[in-house]
Amino acid sequence: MPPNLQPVFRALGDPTRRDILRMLGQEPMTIAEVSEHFDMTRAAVKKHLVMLSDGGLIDVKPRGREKVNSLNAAALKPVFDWLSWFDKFWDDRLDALKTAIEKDQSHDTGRHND
Amino acid sequence: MPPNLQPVFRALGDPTRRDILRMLGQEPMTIAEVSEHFDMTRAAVKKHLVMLSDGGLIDVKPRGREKVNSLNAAALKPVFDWLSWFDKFWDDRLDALKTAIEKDQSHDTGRHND
DNA sequence: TTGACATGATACTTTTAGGTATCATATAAA
DNA sequence: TTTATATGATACCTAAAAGTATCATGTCAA
Repeated sequence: MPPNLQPVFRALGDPTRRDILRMLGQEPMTIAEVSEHFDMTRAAVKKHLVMLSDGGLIDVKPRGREKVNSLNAAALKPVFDWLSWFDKFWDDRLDALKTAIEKDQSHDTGRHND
Repeated sequence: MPPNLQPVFRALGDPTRRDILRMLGQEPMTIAEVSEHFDMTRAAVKKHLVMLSDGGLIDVKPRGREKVNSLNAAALKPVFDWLSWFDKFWDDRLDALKTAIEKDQSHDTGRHND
């Protein structure tokens, strides 16, 4: 039931793709715009974008003849959760904060303010 | 001098290695013990352990003719920091908590580079 | 000291990743 | 409509990952 982590971790395993995520965190971009930032062909960038999309890390939306890629940061949460399992090995204050976060996420659906 | 994230993300990109990390989170194990949990040869498991070691995610310590592998969870912190950059896309309370954590960790210079 | 055993090291195979080059298609613009 | 352009798709190349099999080495134990 939990989303399959593998495509997400695999997508994060490449530095170009991590850079792309950061870039899209600044603003949505077309494939051509993303490609301008890298010393590789558009086709290569496109492959990276497909992998990012496979991991659910980006949303792709057509705009005329273009495709606009935007960050879907929510797909990173499962990774964050996976990492949180190891918090018990870190320091106590950090652990306390992370526990609070986890509890916070446990009633994640339809959240509203008290 | 921020640690190079790539070996860490690469190590996390394989499901077998992620499983190994959790196993070692329970207790340190020899190579043979780790291998018992997987349907592959000891040599294959050994390769995974080398990659985990390359990422600094495990410590390997000789004990007689054995090698004991133990989790080094601290090596996951940079990943956590990298992910934290995206918190601004999550909800506000979570962002506040994570900001606190980052401030808590602000000893190490130069986060957010890769 | 001999043998058993845990690990190291190497060579080999197969699959996947990352990349290029090229051509096809759909849309915008003239 | 014609042409330019943004993207899609395919074939291909190279390198790295993931795995096996095999043999060497170091250490414990009888």
